[in-house]
Amino acid sequence: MKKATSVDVAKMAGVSQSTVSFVLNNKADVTISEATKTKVLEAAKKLNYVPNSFAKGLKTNQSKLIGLMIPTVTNPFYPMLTQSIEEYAASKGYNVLLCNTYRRIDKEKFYLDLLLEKAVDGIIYGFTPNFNEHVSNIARQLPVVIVGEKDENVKINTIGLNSFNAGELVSQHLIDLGHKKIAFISTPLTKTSLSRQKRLNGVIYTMKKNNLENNLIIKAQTEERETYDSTYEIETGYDLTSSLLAETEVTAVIGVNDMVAFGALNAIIQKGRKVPQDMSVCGFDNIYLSKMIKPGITTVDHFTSHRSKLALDLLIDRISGRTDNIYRIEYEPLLVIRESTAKAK
Amino acid sequence: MKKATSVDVAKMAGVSQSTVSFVLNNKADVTISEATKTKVLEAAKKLNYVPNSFAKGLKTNQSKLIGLMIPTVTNPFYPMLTQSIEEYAASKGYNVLLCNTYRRIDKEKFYLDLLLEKAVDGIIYGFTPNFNEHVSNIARQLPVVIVGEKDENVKINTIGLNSFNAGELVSQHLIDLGHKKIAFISTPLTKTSLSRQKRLNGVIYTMKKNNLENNLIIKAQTEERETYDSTYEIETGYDLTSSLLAETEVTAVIGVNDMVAFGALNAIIQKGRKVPQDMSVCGFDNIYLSKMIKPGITTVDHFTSHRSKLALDLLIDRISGRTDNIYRIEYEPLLVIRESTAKAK
DNA sequence: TTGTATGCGTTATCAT
DNA sequence: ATGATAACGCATACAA
Repeated sequence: MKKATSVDVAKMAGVSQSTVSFVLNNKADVTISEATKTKVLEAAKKLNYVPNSFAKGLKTNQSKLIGLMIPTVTNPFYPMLTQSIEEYAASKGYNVLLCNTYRRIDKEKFYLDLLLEKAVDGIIYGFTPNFNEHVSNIARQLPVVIVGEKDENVKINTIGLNSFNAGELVSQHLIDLGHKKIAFISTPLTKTSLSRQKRLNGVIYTMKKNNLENNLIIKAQTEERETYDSTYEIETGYDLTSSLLAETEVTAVIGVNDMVAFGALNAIIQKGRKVPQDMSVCGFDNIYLSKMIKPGITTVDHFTSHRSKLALDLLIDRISGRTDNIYRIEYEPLLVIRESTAKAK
Repeated sequence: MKKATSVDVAKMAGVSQSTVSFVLNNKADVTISEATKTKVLEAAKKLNYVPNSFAKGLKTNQSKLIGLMIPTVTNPFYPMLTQSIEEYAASKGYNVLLCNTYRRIDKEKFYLDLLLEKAVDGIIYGFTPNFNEHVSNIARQLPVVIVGEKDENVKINTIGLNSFNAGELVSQHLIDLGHKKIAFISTPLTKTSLSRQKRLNGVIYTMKKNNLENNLIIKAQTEERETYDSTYEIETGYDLTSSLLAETEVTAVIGVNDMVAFGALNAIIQKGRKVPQDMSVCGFDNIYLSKMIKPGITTVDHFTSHRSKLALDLLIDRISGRTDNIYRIEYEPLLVIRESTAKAK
């Protein structure tokens, strides 16, 4: 049983092929009698007719496909984002092509080209692009929206995440609790991750503001790992915190994200200290883990799912030509206080 | 700057459009002089030529797109699977359309139809299909491969996961450690999740074999949740274990997967008992959490990433018509012993 | 070794 | 209210 075409439907319904097209697309400017409409619809159903997307695309230049670029879906922050975008996209007839770039510029280029070949209608970035040149070029021919930290240099729609403020929130919270000696633990702070840098900048700024600039210890991994699994960030948090504890005394640890904070928490408990009694820990992102482990980790929420949907709305508006504006939207981050932070002793 | 077509390339290179096609597709049966090859390639590069996938598909009937059906990417088991498939697919020029079905049959149908519209070349299921009728129909016109529990009734390629054996492994391990009174904690055991049932069946079989059939307590959620986030399974484990502890004495708890086991672990510790000294806990799947939390959870590994790649190989073989066989491959599960299980006291 | 011509299955314009 | 017809951009059989 081969796939039926609109010609087959036309034959069965005893009408012309163009009539079939009119009926199936509900063309407003063409009027079709109810009788033929029913005939066509019935024939289409009987034949299990599915329009050929290639032929359709050739005429309309729309694929109803969007590309989603993320570092890796194994990092629990991205499934939240991925799922909200995918689900919302599906409700609008779009499918999502998932691309795990590992934050590697060569992979990023590879995927951008692959998406171009597949004629996606638009691209959503779940993080700040690393290959600015290429992305900017592509953004000129194709709608692109970024869900993440804004980079002033890139003229692309951004649904922002104010990481600097987030850094401020967390560190001020600790300072308010009486903490003076604080460590910031992070995966690599290279330029490939803007939000990590900005979180740290927010922390540094706040420490300075409170005259504690000499009491901040920064420990960061130096190299991005080549292959990802979910353990990389936890291990980073664990390892760096372990060596930190061997060297210095601090009363609070800030992980660059919840995964790193989770690793830090493990390291602290491993050394026989109690959280939050002996030491406070906090992270960023408000992933499910920060809520579900004991003690729950104080963190910052970014309204990821809201921002993701907003990004898709914006993307579709641009795809359908309803807007040309390049603008930025920024949500204010929200501090979520849990059991892992308490008064410094 | 509009997108260049092969005609544009032909003009610039001073050759015919078909020559361009021959060169760009490296047709083996056609011989082209080096000189024209270079001319064409240069023109293509200069014009930033990207073949129109619609026109190409219209001729070749291939989209280089594959659909991936999973329950939800927010459950940490699926990102592992998703990433290995996506990465491997990309290396072969395929993009993956991600579909989160939430194990709901209406969503499953919706996505299957959407994938058909998008003319995917094949579909990979990351779980046992629920809508057997529809899937079986589609499998007749389109390659479909399942990575998951085999269902004897469905004639579809399956890269198996022997959940019965996995259930045996875990329960025999506990029995070997001297545990007699054991609880099995699970999300819903409805027919929409074959692997859950089979895991339990393996456990029941083993208990019987050891004359402990009356010492097994089964506690399962009754309703699948409508909307998913990662907390559902953890909460299920936590809640069911809490009420279990209030009712009966057991020395070991088996979670239907690592997430449920994690919740169970939290509940046990919450009650002031120690794992594994007072009680043993184990799960299934070997997700990163089972390794990273303290104590590490004894679990069963299913070689997900291997099986995923195998599934894609098989799918591509079928897409390219290299094989028509419907067969099953089954990996034996592997028990991974960690700190959460110990001798019964 | 290369060019010409055709058709894939739609959408949409123009007739009728 | 409907039908005939012309693209869309490519792959490929056939000619030269």
